[in-house]
Amino acid sequence: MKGAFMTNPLVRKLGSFTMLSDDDKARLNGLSRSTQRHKAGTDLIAQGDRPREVFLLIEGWACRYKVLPDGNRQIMAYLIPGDLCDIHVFILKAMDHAIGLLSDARVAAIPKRVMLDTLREHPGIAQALFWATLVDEAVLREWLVNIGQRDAYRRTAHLFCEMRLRMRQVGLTHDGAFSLPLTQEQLGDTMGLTSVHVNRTLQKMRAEGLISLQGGVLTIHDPDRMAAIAGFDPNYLHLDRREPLQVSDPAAPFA
Amino acid sequence: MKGAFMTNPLVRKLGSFTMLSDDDKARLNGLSRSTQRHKAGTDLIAQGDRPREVFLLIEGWACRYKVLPDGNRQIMAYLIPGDLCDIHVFILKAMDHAIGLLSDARVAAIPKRVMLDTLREHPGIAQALFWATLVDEAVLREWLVNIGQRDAYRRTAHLFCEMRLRMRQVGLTHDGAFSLPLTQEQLGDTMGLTSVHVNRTLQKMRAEGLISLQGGVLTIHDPDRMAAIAGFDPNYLHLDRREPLQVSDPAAPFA
DNA sequence: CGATAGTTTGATATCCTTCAAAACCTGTGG
DNA sequence: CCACAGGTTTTGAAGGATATCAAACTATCG
Repeated sequence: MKGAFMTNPLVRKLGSFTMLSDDDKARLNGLSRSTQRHKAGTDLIAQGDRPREVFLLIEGWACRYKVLPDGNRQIMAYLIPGDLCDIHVFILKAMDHAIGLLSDARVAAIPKRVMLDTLREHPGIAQALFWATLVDEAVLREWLVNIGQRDAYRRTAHLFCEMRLRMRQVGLTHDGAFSLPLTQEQLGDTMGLTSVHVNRTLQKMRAEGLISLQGGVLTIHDPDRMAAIAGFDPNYLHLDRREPLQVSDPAAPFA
Repeated sequence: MKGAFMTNPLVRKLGSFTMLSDDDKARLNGLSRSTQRHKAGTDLIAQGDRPREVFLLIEGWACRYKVLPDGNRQIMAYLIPGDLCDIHVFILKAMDHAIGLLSDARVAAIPKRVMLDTLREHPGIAQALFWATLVDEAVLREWLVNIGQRDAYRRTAHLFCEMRLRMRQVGLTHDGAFSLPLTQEQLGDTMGLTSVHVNRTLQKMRAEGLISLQGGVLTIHDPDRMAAIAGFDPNYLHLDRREPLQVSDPAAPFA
């Protein structure tokens, strides 16, 4: 039973942040009971929307993105299984960006009310989810560093290092390989590069025996060397498991 | 009395997000009672720290930044008067970045306990602060778009547009001019550019009569033209004032 | 008034983009 | 099972934006 819970990527992810009770885990599992399938390329949430529910990614990849007037696109975050789209979206008037699917995906839509009840009744979950949003922010900051300071080669290396750890956190790596269902164009939109340049960068990595990338599966042959190239310090992912926090008001994520 | 409160940048800022009661305002004012002065160039919080207090900027500019192994620096956010450094810092084990002063500054240090009490006793403040952190995140996303997709000229224009509105929000603009106490080097570290290239970009803007920038004071002569150049859409700053939200559990910022 | 930090300038190198076409997949319908 | 269509990857040649390096110039401040 406990083992079954661990197949749920959300349980897996939050469990790596904090100690979840069996009760918490059962509830999280309940949240992902009814799921919908969506096709790659569709939007889960469009810019300007005021969503009435939170989406939990079960299978597949999604992204936050923005399209500029000139048609340029910037991807600002990847969402992978176990990631929740915008717990806090209830507060702001309208989405200032869109969330789109990078691959076919399976998604659970969690109504606002259910989400709020869960947070109230399960302080452990609230705690873990708040932790998760802080990590999302840290990741965003690191992406800024990545685009701002690293050249294409190290930039790509850094992204790959990050995604390997994030996929591993939810149990989706197999012998150092994991699914990376992205076109070179999408990689370019992520890193502020042209698809042409992404292509040449990937080729260089392949030529150096660093990676294999085919059919949407990435293998990093020597993660240590890759990390050295990227100057990758996993610190910002805050993956270190912590003991449960004793909080005066557990419902208050500011605590 | 009410007028006096409005000289406090924090009151001003939060008041532009939500309706604050006089009681809320008094409390916010109380938070900034005792202040310390710090010199430009010093760190308020170093990477790896686990701060025991929250800092409120009263006067001057600060920034979040990271230094890479090769010595490159990336500035990830500016903090201006009325901004709080890391309400949520209590949760994570250690800071994954530093907060440093870009100018001489006056700062109020708010102990963790005081902060938590304030949030509990003043739901309106908790609400507004949560809103503010969401806006900080939106700003961060927009910086990513800026660095990822715009060339140096538009990138600079966009940053200037943003800072004008943020400074205006806390009442620190005078006839379209505002303090911008940054060296060209620091601007470069912000936008992923060389100080040399920042210099040439600024010169171009000056030559075109777009700006004056001297002695740390920036004047944008034609904000509309500047916005057009940048493709600036202020939406992400979520500056539209909202009516107070009725929340079931006001202490829960997820609501 | 000298010291120090910041700005400006010029010349050159590099990374990355642009454009355009060819090669390669992958799935679909005949 | 083949052929074709559309998207994706790959390749080449050339141009542009930005970096690098080094030096001169200019504020500012004790």
